[in-house]
Amino acid sequence: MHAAGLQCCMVLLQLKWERRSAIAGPDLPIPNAMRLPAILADPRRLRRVLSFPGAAPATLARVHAVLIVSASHHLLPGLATAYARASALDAAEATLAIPASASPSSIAAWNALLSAHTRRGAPGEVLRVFRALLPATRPDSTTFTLALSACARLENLAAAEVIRDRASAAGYGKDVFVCSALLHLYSRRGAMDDAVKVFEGMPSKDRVAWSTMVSGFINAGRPVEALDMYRMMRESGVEGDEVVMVGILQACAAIREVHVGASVHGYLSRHGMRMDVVTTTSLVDMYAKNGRFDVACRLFGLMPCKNAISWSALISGFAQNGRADKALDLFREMQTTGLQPDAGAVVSALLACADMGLLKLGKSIHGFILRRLEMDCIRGTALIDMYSKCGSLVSAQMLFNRVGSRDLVLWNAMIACCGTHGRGDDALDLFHRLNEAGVKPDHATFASLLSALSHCGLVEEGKFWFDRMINEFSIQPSEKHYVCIVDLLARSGRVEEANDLLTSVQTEPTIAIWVALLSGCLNNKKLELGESIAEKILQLQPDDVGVLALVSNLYAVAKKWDMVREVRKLMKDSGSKKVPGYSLVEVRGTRHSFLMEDQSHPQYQEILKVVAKLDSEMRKMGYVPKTEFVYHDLDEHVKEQLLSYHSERLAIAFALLNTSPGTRLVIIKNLRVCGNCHEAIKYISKIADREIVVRDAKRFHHFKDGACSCGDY
DNA sequence: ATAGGGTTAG
Repeated sequence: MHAAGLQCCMVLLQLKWERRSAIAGPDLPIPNAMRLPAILADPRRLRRVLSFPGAAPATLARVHAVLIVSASHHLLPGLATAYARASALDAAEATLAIPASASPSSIAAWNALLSAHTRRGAPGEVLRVFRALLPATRPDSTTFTLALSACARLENLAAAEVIRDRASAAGYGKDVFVCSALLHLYSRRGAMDDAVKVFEGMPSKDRVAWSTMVSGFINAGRPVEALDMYRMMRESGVEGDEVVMVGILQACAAIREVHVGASVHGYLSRHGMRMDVVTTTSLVDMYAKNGRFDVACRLFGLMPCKNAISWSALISGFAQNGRADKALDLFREMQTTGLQPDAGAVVSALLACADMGLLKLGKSIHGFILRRLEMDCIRGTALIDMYSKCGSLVSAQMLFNRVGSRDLVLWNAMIACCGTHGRGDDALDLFHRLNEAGVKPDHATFASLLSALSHCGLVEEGKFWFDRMINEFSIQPSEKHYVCIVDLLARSGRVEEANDLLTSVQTEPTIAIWVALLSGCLNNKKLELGESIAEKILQLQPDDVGVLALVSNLYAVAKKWDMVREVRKLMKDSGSKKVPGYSLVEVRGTRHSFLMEDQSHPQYQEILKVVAKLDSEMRKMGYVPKTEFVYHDLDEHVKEQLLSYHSERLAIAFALLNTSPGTRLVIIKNLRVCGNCHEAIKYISKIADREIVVRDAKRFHHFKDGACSCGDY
């Protein structure tokens, strides 16, 4: 007994020293006097020891010894709580596990332990401890809430249901905290119907419950309902805070509601809300996704501390809005600040590489992912897409075969890749493998598959799978699918059949669907039907130059020169929507861009010479320029010259000047390659002994030895 | 003494 008293004195001294050294620093000498009275008989003082904040585990171990020796079991839960606060979780659990410490009040100690495991990010431990406490004591609201929150993190629905039923039985079925944890669990799994059921059953809904519903709808890809939730929250008299606002900003980013987003921005400022990294990043993201780069960049520049996610948000904004150049500039700048790009930044950079055909940079990012991050479905899909769009079908296939687990989006990307590279049979093969793997195809799978089949002339297969998509897979065809099936039929000359299909459908065809049909009419010289389709397209008032060009070409072939003039005028007037045709080529790791008749390039004179030399050699081999679509009122010689100055021809000539024979050239064009250039490049591939890959707005054309592997033009 | 928030692929 005397020994224990001595221990206790030492403990108190130790505690005082710990507190003083926390203030004064570690150099404080340890006091050696132990003249304090024995406190063993005074439970209040012992309690004070236990509630001492910041006590070291070693000190608590000495208290522990005292409690055991003095048989003060009623103080064991308090000791366990102190252990848990001091991060000595094993000791806390061991203390609680002995039967002597079981008491109705011990639940607070168990909760402290669960809470410590939660803070450490160990939800599995939370569940294990929860199961261990059950025989010892009755869980309360805090216990159930922590356990359910752990289930949400583990996405363990089965465990959650057991806990939910126990909570109900214990009378916590309507508890705000318990219900909020349940809401979070359901919304994480995308089970919003279940979440709504719980939410509607809640007698009182606080801000957290509402905001859980808001972010639940966001995560489920239902931004409109998220905004509805917010509206209802305000109507019920609950004020929003910054967490709710982050959800609203995500909704605004998703549905391009920049005005609502800006008003949220104003609301945050007016109410003096904390503009932390998360809130500001959401604002930057919302503005950038909506193309308001000025505001996004200003806010970003003003951020006192930015993390990888803030950078990623801005980079992705640029990458997704056709500003690949700026996205890559920022990607580089991010690295100079010493931040390692995270998954988000890397994927956005890959998107930008794909956009501009920057294979070298894309490959180096692939290396970075393998070295510093790890491969997952999202990264893998972005890489496959990058390789595909940079013309490397083989690299895309190799990567696809190496990825360990494949989700639907990854399969879809690979099927689309085969399609754009003219491999309809491979796309079909992948589709079968996908089904065998037990993955359920969706609308995007069928869109890619049908498009692949259509470009390879696999008409019967296309029709077969279009029907099965509707009848066996219960997927209602969307505009995209109609475009594919019409294109499939019309491309192979079955324009009447395609037209009949459209008349049998209740919904009114869109411009894109008519365009597929018209393009088939033009290629197969079905001018009568073509003119009626052209009329329908003009009635829909298209403002896309490509569409108008197609209509104009149809009229040109039909020799309806009045209509040609009229449509040309429309093309001129469509003004702002006009995107100039350009081609990009990567030569020795640097990209070069060319516009039609572009004279700004330093090597322009040499390029012209190459173009002219190629032209004359091609003619000797039998090439005849097709000038039927060019303005009818121009001189024939000028028409031919206009054709040879198309941007893809300039880009190829430039690449020939700067590479040696046998090199593979990849040209990226933003619009469709015209039929004439397509023909000309076949000849060029033979004359220059180059494999030439051209990616246009739709797909790839592989030219080699005077032939094109996508011979459906 | 417990519940809710930001970027990324087809």
